[in-house]
Amino acid sequence: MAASRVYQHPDISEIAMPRVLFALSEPLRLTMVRILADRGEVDSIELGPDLPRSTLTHHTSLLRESGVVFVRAEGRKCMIRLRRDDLQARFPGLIDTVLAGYTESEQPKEQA
Amino acid sequence: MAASRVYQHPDISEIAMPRVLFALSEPLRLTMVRILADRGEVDSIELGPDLPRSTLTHHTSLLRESGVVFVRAEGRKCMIRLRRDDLQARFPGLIDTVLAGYTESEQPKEQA
DNA sequence: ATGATTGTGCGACAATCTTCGAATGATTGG
DNA sequence: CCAATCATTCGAAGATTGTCGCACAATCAT
Repeated sequence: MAASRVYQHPDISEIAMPRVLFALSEPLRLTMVRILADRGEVDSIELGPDLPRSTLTHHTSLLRESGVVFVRAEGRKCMIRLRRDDLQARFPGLIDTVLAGYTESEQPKEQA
Repeated sequence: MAASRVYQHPDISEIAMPRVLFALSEPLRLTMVRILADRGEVDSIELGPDLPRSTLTHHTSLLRESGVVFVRAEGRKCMIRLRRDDLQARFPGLIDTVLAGYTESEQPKEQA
């Protein structure tokens, strides 16, 4: 019954701006963060139902290691949530500003 | 006397969040943006006096193409300034928040 | 005009990143 | 215990990125 899978998370003070920005600079990950902001804690599968599992693990790990999300094992599932309070404490306003400025429908078209 | 070098800049509406975040995710470029925020318009050389010129051009071009900076030729020099108002209009609060959260001295130490 | 100075483009190289299949490990249900 | 299910790790392939030397164009001082 013990949760075997354990995840390492950076402490608040270890969260680095360039790393967070890089994590958020990928459209796929940014979309994941948007989903997390809208739905709270979700099963990892909700972040990319159509993605190969290894790809999903890659992106969630990167988000976790950069300090953007918190991950915990629940049975076989993997529950993920945004570290909103921690990010707000470390970089006030950043996440809110990024999310406010990014909606997929609002994206500029591809330059022809 | 005509300015021969002409630089292309994205329109405000074409500035994309992932691209801006990527531009800012590089410590070197982030430092450049900080200098620009502090000093206003500067000669490009001020952004990296010790860098090879081609490297400097690479980063300033990336910042320009992502919509972060405005570049103009002045004689042989290259003057660069932050597109602060444009960025503020497109993504309110983003630049201020990023700059407020990033000072080189405040960076987390390298993981040993 | 000549020579010095500055930025840019090109090409190469190494490093990093993204994607994903296959194998492995962990957990649940029967 | 056994099989099914889910996440993770590993490895590889392709794409992107960062760095930089070199040649070239543009500009300025003399």
